[in-house]
Amino acid sequence: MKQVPQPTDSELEILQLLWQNGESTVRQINDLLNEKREVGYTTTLKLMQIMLEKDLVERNANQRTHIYSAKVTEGDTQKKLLERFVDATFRGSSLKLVMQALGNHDTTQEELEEIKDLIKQIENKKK
Amino acid sequence: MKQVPQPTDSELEILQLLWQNGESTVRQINDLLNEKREVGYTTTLKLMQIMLEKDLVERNANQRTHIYSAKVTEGDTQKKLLERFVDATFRGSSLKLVMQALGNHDTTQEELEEIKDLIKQIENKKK
DNA sequence: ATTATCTTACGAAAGAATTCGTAATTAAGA
DNA sequence: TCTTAATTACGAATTCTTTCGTAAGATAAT
Repeated sequence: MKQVPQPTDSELEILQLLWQNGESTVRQINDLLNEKREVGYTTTLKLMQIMLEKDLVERNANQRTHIYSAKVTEGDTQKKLLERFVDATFRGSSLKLVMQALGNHDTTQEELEEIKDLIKQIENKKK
Repeated sequence: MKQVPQPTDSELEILQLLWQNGESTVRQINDLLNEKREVGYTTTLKLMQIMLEKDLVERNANQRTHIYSAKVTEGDTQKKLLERFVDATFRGSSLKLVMQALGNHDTTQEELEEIKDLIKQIENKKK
């Protein structure tokens, strides 16, 4: 069971689109990317081929036009990336990260409620 | 007022050491880095020279052995890096990030209290 | 059928980040 | 003084990521 390498920035961008839209062709992904910035078609193609080798995506190659889908889940990927980020940026302190995240942007009351609920859940599990 | 570029991974590693230990020589930083992995002295030196050009650090060059210190604060840097990370990994949702961070690792009761306090503060400000 | 368009595969260029080798200078030690 | 060790400066090699050009094959259009 070989563990999956973490995606690079460009790869993550493509994964996001696959997570949001489900299985897609290179053309579809490339079109979506081009809504934000100009990206050549073969650039996107190449990236997705690399992601295939890395096992980040899989594809159905029955048709001439291959259909790609994410092979890693959004949650797993976020979890791993978050871990690395906390280590590098907050020296491993998730607390600092959370405080910084809550402090910075304006959190809505609904969001605060969600967080309070989660905290309650965690506290209950402790007992 | 030129805005400071974000540090790369290696640069961030050095900044962390400067934030923790205060002003330091290249030798001191390099020794600390080598506690974790092997890094050549000139590699560290070069990085710190690049960071000087980027205005991430400053140095006192009165003595032959220069003394470096961080020119950017830990909080500012964390804030900016966090913003980019949330955008790329959580599509801009700080809430998802916080939930993931709280859910993943085992948060202590003290930490939960701190977070609850912060939430109360935010809620009070809203009124 | 012939031409034009689309898709894949793939190597390689371009760019960015990291690592290192070497030379020059200064300080320290014998 | 003479040699050894430490430090800086700097270019270049290396490695990783991203971008692109080209060729070949498949499909679609005329």
